[in-house]
Amino acid sequence: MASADEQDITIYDIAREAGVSPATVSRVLTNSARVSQGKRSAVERIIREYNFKPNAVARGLSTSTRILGLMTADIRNPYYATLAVECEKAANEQGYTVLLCNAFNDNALEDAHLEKFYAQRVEAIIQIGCRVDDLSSDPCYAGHINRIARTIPFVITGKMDGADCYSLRIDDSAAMKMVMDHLVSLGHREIAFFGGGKRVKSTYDKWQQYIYLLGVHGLSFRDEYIQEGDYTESGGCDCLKRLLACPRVPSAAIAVNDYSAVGALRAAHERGLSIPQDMSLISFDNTYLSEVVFPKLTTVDYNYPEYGRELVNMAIRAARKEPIPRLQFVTPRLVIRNSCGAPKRQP
Amino acid sequence: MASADEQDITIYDIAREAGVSPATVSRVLTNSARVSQGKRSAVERIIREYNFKPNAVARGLSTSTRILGLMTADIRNPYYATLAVECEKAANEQGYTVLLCNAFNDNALEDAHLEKFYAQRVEAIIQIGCRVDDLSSDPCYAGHINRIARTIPFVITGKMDGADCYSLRIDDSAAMKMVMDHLVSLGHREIAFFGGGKRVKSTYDKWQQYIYLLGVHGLSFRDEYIQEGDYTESGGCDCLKRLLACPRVPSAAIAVNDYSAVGALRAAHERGLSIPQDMSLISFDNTYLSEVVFPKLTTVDYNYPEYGRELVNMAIRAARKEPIPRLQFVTPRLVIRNSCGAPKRQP
DNA sequence: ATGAAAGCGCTAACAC
DNA sequence: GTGTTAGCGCTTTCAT
Repeated sequence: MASADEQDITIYDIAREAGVSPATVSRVLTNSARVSQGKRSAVERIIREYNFKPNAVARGLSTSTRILGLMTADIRNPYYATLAVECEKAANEQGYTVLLCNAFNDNALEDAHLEKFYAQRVEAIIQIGCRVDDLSSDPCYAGHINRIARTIPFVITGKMDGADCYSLRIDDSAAMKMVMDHLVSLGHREIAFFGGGKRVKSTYDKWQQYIYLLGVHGLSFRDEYIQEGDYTESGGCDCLKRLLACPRVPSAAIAVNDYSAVGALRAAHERGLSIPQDMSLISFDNTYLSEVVFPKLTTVDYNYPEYGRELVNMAIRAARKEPIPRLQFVTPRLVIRNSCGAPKRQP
Repeated sequence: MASADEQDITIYDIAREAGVSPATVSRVLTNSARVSQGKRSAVERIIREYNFKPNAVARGLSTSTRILGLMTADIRNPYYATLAVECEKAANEQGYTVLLCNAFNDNALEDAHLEKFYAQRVEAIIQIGCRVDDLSSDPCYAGHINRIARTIPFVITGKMDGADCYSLRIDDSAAMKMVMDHLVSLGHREIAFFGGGKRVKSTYDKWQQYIYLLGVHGLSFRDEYIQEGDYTESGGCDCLKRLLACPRVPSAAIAVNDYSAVGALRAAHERGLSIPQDMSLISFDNTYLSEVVFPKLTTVDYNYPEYGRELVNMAIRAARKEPIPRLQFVTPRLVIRNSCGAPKRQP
């Protein structure tokens, strides 16, 4: 009886069944032109009866695919996962589908994915992390991007000198200022910054601001208070250990991301140090990790839903060739939890 | 000079430039038929010169899309992220692209994604988690799957009664046996199991096996040693607290997943309990969480690379209509870290 | 071995 | 308003 959606029904079948032309079916499908009420409802009835779904591939061939390419460094990293999910939701809301790929820090793979995006005729490419986050842009890569960007708009979360793309990024200086202000207001004067590398633009910006604010608050800069890491848990663990070996151990430490902070927590635990009693710890990103550890981390949040939505908006609008600003910022905000306190009275 | 890949070059352009017919270009592209060495290299030269990439959408219309639909419950969950990443890698190796969607426990959304997969003409659908993991299959949903599965093969990690799909799942009973054997060999006789719900098939299977093994080892079953949870960190935290309130506190606890175990760790910490000195803790999944917490968790691993690869293999082979077994299992293995020890001598 | 031509399912001019 | 028709870019018979 009734609905027996056989193998691949097309608009031709629907048209015949409804006694109209394929064009009319297409019109009701896309709502692109006025169709008489009678024919419209006839078509709609048949469509429902057969549970017909238009072939997106065919539609993609004749017009646009409504697919967005999304490339992250590694979706297993909660930061990327959180943002990617928000992008997916926002895209879905606007009738777009997201094609997700991971670069895994592999340039060749990143290139291959880009080509695939192009082959699939995605309407825009959103890149979160990956090479676009490097401080010094690879000119060769910029060229590559440009070649593709001529056809497909690029929106990135980092920067890429010489590449023709849109950028929506975190205001890292503002984020660092929030963190420093918080720590200083708590009474800290020995503040360390660890876990990242200065070749990464967002880290570089934080580092610059850190140095600057040290001066503003009249705190002295100590070389050993900056410990570079690789953004991983174990990297953060090592950093804190090195910090603990300083002649004058800092009273507060700023982790470049939650991962590093979690590692620092482990180091503290191993050394019998209590956080925040013996040392304050603060970090960036506010991934779910910061709520899962003990103590819960005070950290900077980026409003992921809004961040993702705006990324997708820019992508879609760029795809439609609407004019949009080349560079925009997302404003961070501080989430205060339990990893910071007043410094211990120095002995 | 040279390569100036203008707007959308097609095989016609390549053909003209190489002095052959479009069909010949297609032949070298797909390697589908013999082409004389001379023409082949001419075509290849022009392709390289223009940096030509065939339009995957057009190819998808005329033949197959080489796209796999992958639906997970929530990619932010490290378990799904890990498995999804392995699927992506495996698919890429075989020249397939993965379209990823998240169901977020929203049935309507899950249905919408399925329709989208169908509209995009994915060649097969891999479903990890979602409704296919429920113990009692929603017959209505099974019908829905069947309607789609008539055209597109389904491979799932759970079970779906009455639905025509392939299943590759974890041998949960074997996994639980490893865990119980380990704990018993350490000397534990008061063993709890917490964090999950019995409506979820994989948890139900574990629970059954738990009860069974209690008998095998001559341990008595206690109702209060089973604490249901929701697979989250805070759920696990609550479970352990309830366990600690038992008249006879268990000497070991089995968490249904890493999240729950991490929550239990927090509860233990809050209550001043040391793991594994005061209680042993063991879990399932071996996500990166188990290495990031303190102490690192002893947990069951599923060999994700192999799991993902096999899922993709099944999907692709099913799409090609090759005969494959309806149901297969992945074999778990125990990863011993630092969260288990011998029970404390009872006072 | 190679070219001509039909077709995949849809959209969008273009007529009427 | 609505139908006819010509693509979109590729693959694949079918001839030759």
